[in-house]
Amino acid sequence: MTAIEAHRVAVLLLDGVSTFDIGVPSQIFGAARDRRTDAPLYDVRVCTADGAPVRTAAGFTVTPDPRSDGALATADTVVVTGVKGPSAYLGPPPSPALVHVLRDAAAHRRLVSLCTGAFVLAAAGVLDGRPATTHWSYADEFLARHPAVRLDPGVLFVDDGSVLTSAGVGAGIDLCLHVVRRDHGADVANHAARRCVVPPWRAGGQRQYIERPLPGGDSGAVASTAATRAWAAQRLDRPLQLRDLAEHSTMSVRTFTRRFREETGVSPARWLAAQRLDLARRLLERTDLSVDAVAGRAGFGTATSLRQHLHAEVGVAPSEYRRTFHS
DNA sequence: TAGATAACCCGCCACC
DNA sequence: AAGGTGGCGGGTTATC
Repeated sequence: MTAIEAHRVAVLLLDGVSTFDIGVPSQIFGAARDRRTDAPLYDVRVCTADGAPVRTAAGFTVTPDPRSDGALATADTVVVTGVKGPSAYLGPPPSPALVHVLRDAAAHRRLVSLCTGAFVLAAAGVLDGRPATTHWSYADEFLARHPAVRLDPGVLFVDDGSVLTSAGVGAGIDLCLHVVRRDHGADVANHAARRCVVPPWRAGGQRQYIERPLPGGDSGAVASTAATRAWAAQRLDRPLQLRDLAEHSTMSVRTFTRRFREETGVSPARWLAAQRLDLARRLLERTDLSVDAVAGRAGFGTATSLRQHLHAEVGVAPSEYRRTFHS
């Protein structure tokens, strides 16, 4: 076995590309290094569909990497960046050649989209029947145009195996870190995050959820589990069962579970675990409480349980987490 | 580390 | 007729 071959990443820029998205894959994948040798683990090439320069959303022009010839067709991972403005999702559909490349990547390699890049994937038909996400403010339009896609606008990113999509801007960082983590483990991903001065803790987990950011006004219904969430957040140190939460909201367990999921995008237990982990992290960062005490305050039954959750999320033990982030 | 036990999750469906 | 509700079953996941 000779030198480790770097995983090849082709970043596709389309006309009107969001300037933020241009840098994200290069930064994150570029920061992923072998822990022993510091050798780069990814070989990132910035491409355009036809090799010609493209104009960015900000108006300046970007020339693709001269080494990018053929990279789209051969890269292990193809990243489709977001496009600002209507060109990608209202303009002409992707060329047959591009459709072929995207389908091939989805089927035999790996296909990643950032932000509105999901529109391009959908137009190429690779998202039909798959779970996916995109920038939340385009969710309605996306669903109207691509009803066969199982769009979930309430998540930061969706990992569907060989096809991965992310929500707006910052979520692209999370997705790239997630990919690094999947390929090389939490340790490498954490170091890449640190190198980029990005919080590594959003890099963990299989799927990342956020409070559903859909604009208000839909049917005027107030989130009916919000009060219970606020109530629960004040008593994380105590045991809280689904039954208790449902009781507080004066709903049956079944209805509460259903509404909670609709409103937050996560199940109650997952939400609760995330809240507890947040609290535990703050306590590790800001206090000198023992790990046992932190576990107790955050409502984890045992320190072992806290260790498991923290490890799943960030990839490190409580003591190491504290060593890194205690101020 | 492993396994018993408990809790959760969600499709299904009858019932307002 | 249509839509919300909530009990149930049992596969999945968490806990100790």
